[in-house]
Amino acid sequence: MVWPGNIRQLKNMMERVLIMGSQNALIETEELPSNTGVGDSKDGQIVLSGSVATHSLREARELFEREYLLTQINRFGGNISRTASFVGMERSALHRKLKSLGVVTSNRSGGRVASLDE
Amino acid sequence: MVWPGNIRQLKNMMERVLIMGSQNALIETEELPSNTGVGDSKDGQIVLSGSVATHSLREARELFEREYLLTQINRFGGNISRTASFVGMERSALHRKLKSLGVVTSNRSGGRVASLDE
DNA sequence: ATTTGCAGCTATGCAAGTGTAT
DNA sequence: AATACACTTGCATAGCTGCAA
Repeated sequence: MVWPGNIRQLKNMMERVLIMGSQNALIETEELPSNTGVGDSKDGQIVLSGSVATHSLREARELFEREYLLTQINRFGGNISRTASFVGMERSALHRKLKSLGVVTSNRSGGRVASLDE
Repeated sequence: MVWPGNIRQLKNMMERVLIMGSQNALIETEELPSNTGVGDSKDGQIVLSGSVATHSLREARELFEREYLLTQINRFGGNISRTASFVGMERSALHRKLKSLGVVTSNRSGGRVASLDE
């Protein structure tokens, strides 16, 4: 098996599994992350699988925010201004957040897609 | 009106409605399940429907964090200390967050969560 | 659309304390 | 008494956001 994430994530994950272990005394395969834990969003619905089981609050929250914002940006055809006002934050703040979340907005004049960066 | 989900969802919903009621002193129809967008969590999976379509980032994030934390707390049998170390934050910080999110932990003696049940 | 500096608010870690149950 | 948690609070600092440019 090849670890899909970076070192920091591996470290965090291991620590959490160990904590679990202290309670279950046995670490099973199911407790290991099978994927990033990011589900797809369809029909205004967001699904985060695995994230609950293997991610810290901060990580899970970031996964959620990515999904949420990507969904909204797509909903507004890549228009950041409209997206910002809809999600209730300043354009500049949204820009900074997208940047910190690693969301790339391939928008230009008629552009309308936003995707994950990795 | 017919409840569209399962029993657990209903329970979670009611709990949240009550929590909100304690702060708003008035429970309105809009605060009812049909549009809270809170899904249930099973098999380490969280589903937030509607939240994407009708809530601001902050609101959606809070809904997510509630689900996430309730799930984790239940996973650890209501033990806040273990939950805190697992989700990667200080016990005190977790307490404050739970309070701000309106999550009630009717715990006493050994501890067993009061929100969800398996 | 995107970035940045700045001020104010929020969240969190750390430490210390209180209360309860085993 | 001793241990283990739950819960709270003061404080300093790190992070996030609005506003203006």
